[in-house]
Amino acid sequence: MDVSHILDGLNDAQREAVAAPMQNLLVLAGAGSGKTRVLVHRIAWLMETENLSPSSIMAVTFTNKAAKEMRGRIEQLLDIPARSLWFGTFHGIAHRFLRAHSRDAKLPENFQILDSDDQLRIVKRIMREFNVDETRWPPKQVQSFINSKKDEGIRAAYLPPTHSQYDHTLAEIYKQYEAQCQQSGMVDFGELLLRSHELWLNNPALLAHYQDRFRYLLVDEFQDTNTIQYAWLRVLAGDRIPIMVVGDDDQSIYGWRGAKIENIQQFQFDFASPLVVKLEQNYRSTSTILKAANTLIANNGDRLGKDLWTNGNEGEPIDLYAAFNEQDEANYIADRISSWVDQGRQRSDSAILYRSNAQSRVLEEFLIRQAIPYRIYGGLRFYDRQEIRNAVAYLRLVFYRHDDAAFERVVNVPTRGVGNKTVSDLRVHAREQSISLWQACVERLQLGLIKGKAKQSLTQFIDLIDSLSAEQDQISLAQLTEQAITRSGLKDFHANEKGEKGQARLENLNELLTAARDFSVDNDDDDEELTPLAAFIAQAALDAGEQQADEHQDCVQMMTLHSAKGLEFPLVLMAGMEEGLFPHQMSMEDPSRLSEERRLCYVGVTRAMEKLIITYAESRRLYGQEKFNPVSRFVREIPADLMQEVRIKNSVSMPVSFAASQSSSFGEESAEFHLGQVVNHAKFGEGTVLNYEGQGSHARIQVNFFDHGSKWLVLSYAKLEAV
DNA sequence: CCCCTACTGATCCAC
DNA sequence: TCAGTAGGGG
Repeated sequence: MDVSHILDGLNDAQREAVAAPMQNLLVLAGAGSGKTRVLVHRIAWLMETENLSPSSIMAVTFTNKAAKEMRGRIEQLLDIPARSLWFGTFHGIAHRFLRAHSRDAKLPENFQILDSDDQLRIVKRIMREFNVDETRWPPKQVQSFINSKKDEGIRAAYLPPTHSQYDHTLAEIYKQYEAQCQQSGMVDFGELLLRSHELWLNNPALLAHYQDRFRYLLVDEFQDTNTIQYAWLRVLAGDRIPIMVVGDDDQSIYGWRGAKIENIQQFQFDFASPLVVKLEQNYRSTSTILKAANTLIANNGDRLGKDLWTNGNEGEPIDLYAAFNEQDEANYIADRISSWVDQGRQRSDSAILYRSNAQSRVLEEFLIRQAIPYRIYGGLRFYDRQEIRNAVAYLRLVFYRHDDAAFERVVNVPTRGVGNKTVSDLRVHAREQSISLWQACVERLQLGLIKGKAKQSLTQFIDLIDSLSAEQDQISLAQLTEQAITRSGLKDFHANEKGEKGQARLENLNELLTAARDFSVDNDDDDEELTPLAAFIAQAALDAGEQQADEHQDCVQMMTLHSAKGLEFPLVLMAGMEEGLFPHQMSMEDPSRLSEERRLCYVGVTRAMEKLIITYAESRRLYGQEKFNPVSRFVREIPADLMQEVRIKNSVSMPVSFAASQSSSFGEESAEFHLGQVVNHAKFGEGTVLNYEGQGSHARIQVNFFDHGSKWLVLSYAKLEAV
């Protein structure tokens, strides 16, 4: 068979990785170096030269989107359906294993996946049950304690002994939480991984079966793996399945959710004699942008080391704009996008990147003012919206009525007169009898322990679920969903909600119907047969859902730096480049967290293909307070000769005091200084003039020093020099 | 049960 | 500053 087409158009490094023998392989793939391409071609290569069947290849990603994209590209390249490839997220694949071996994993056949909202409810309930002080142990913190322990692979029983009452309480809640989840057959995200990890460890025969079955493993974004994911891969691969991991230590930005950058360094020691290939040729950015990125990231120690290069041209210098405040910054950004469009470019080819979501408000305001359409990425996942979760909870009950989390969620949504008292009675009853809330409810109704409105409502509720589940086999998934949201009253509930909110929620429910209609179970060959309903419910838990529909309009893209990872744009504007904001206040002290901030900046810079614009505000209103933060150290780490400072102050958004004083310069005798000017101070170094007040010998001047922040100085003593 | 008010707290977020 | 929420009063 002719396989040359698989190697065509690849550079030497890419080709080395794609055509490597069946062995462990670490591919260090710089930004824009064709990483996905290598993964996809590698799979094609193995299938065609090593005769690997699709079902003997497993490829693991972090997001469903990435998995979907890879699958699509494989199909395109090989021109065959790639159904039987095991492509998916860590969680999705773990879920699949657990489903297939639920008994060995000590789970009920119908075990349910808890999303983080369900999880928080359970934690709260346990804490109330045990009278834990919610101010000392905030439920959210308890939840993240549990999650981080699971991510580290530590069960409650294996927590180190402690004398601290605080830690002890955490451990107790964790223990209770584990017990209750087990009792009601519920599994959270971390548990999916932990449980399937244990499944293999406890069942060597089963593990051996899969080690025979899979001939090659591939992992994308390896720098984002956490402890349990790494352990999971190690156990699965053992010394029998060769594995290829692709990642970039310089783009590791998820340490705060458990990712261990060390994993990529550790790989070479834990997996036998891997071949290491570096992809350093960049096909995305101008050499100016790459040089900036390389110099910036060189400030981090302990890298595996990589230098991006390109055959492309130098391109334009990076623009740096020092705005007076965040309004001026937003206005400038809107201006730049306007002129980009005036040059005949697409708005959708431009992106505004920022460190924190709170920054988007002002930016939006000024984009609206200039009538520039925009689209904000990120925010709430589709399946995380209240109304969607409620609808899915009904489906969950139809599928499996003993799903306590779903039961609790919607017994009284929309409100039907089932109060707190009734529900807590149900809980006690269920607990005492070790039965589900559903059973408890049925029993109490039969025993006549529920009276009045509650009785009527609960009877109707039970009947509704019963009749829906009786119908489920005769009608389509979409019809079932439709029935569930109308007959439960959810639809009317939101229709009657006042304001735009209800409207938006109705639209989302309709969107869910569309999703149900389009949903097809792409069941793979030997997978146990999941009903469409079960598969749909699993998807709702494990998939973020598609972003909003209005993708077609030509919009400026706005997102956080984190969500920009993996994307590219001809024009990139990085806003809010100030100390305290970026690097963020909470990450400035700890060197390892600061390094992560720098990597985040590196990610931002390397998103730009043609033009990069960096802005910062000398004064910024944050949490109701005026902050004067110096320009970000990251900006100063970019070689000055790659940047040009833009110093046209447009007065549109300037506060009155600035605008009024801007025309008249001020100073001792001669008109030496003006707002925005860079000055030098013997002790504090360079800074920009922010403001001034008073006259003659009393005149004071406010300067925002690059290294010392903003200070008020008496002009006659300060001995400032213009720079 | 619902609405209003007072209070809190605040990077980044996939599964 | 402001959004989201807990708790009280109607």
